Amino acid sequence: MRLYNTLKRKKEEFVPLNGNKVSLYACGITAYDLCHIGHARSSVVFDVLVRYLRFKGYDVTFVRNFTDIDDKIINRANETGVSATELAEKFIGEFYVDMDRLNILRADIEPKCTEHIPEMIELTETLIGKGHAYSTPSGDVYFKVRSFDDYGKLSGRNIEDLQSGARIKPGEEKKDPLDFALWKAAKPGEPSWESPWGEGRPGWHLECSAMSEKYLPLPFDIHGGGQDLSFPHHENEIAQSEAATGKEMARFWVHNGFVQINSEKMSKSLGNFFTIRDIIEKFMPETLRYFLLTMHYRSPLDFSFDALEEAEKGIRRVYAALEQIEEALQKAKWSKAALPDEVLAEIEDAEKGWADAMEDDMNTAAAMGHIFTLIRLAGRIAEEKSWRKSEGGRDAWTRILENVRKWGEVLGIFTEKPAVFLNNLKQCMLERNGIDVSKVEELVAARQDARKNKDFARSDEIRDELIELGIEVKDTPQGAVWNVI
RNA sequence: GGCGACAUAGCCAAGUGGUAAGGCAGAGGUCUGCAAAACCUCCAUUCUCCGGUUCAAAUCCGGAUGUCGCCUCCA
Repeated sequence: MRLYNTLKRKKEEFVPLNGNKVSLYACGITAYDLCHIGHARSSVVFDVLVRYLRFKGYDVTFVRNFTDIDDKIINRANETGVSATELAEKFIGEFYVDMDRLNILRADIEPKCTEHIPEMIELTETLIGKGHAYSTPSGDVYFKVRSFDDYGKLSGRNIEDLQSGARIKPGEEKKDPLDFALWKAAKPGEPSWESPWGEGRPGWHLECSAMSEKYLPLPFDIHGGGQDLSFPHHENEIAQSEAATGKEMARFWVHNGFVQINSEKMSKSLGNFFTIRDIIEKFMPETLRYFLLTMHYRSPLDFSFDALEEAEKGIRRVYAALEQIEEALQKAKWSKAALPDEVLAEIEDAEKGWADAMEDDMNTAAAMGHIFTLIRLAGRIAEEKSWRKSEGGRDAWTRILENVRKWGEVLGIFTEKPAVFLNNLKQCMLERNGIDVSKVEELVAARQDARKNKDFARSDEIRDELIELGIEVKDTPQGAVWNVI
């Protein structure tokens, strides 16, 4: 497959370094608060990448860390009167709750920063030994950016450009404004660990270098994360790992685009962010996942509840079609007839289109289009009397169903039983719109009575009332069926 | 100030040299007591603008405008 490599600024053919094995590291969360939609996007993107690589037959080792010690955690812990450890554990727990609901697979290895302090100290010592880092009188250790010639290769910056923006904050003992902390001396009351430089804790960038190196031999195949991590976080990781080992850190750097609100980055300072909880309170988690996959992973994605409602209609249509196909396939007798070649050719085109889209930098948006092609085709077979009764129709439906299931497995959507999903969706929409079910059922029953008596004026009147409530009724051979609009 | 990304129909969105996927909304039709759902048909001679390269450009190059991001913690 072709993957966009930030390091090279272009798509490159992805071939793992070691045969069938793929090693992938993605930066995880800093556990100090609930996850927001941005975390959801990043998690979904790398979850689909892992699923797709496995689908292709690769043996993937996926490592995703937890940052469980950090300024933000300490601050939040102090505010709320719990220990940093307790706080981090709480939000790691909440992270799993959200990820499970979004159908995100667990990573193979999920290292925590606080469990890898010795490795971090060792890495820091190596860097000092090689002249890439230095300690200060107060017990901080800084990485000497100018000692690493490749600094800036990921983010496309050069030392001179960076220098203009860099400042030494009061109290810092950096020798150069560009230098960044590997180890921070403990301030009073902070959690800390013993080190050759006194009590302290690791800097954020150091964690990922130490943990990735421990679990994945360098260079590993793919390093992922949000776009905003590319500088300085990933740049610093590269500097640390490559300066210490002399090896390349990762061959492919993959970055997902941001979630935006009204075309602006979602952030706490702008007060425009939504947590995953905010969303799944009102929408199915799978709707959110579907929505996130309707756009290419590198594009900025504008979130709104209107857009989510639109996505909800799309996913409902797919599940409704799956349900109909499953029902249609219950039939026992099929006539011996084949479908026209062009219908089969359309299925083949969709299959090929799906594969091409995923191969091309994991283009889930394009891939989704081919799912809809199959959905439409399934409906067409149902419309044509001679097709829907034939073995050709049966086989085409089966093939469509299998494809959607298989592709859905990779995307992490469309894997529920259609009836279950549709029913849950209905409940979710009823609740969100505050619809009184007993009132609806009363009206539907009254309408049925009116229809039985051929009082169509009354029946249509009731239907208008239902529409007013946000309910549509359809009359089927099995009776009236209602749904939320 | 430095670096970078993006600009495609009413909306969302694929598409990196060969003549504009898909979704949502909308219009007409089949079906229906009428509807709904489903399906069929239609819905961008054109891709922000101006130049250039080419037999050929939404796609490449230059410029303009606009939007956003990174340069401080951030998925």
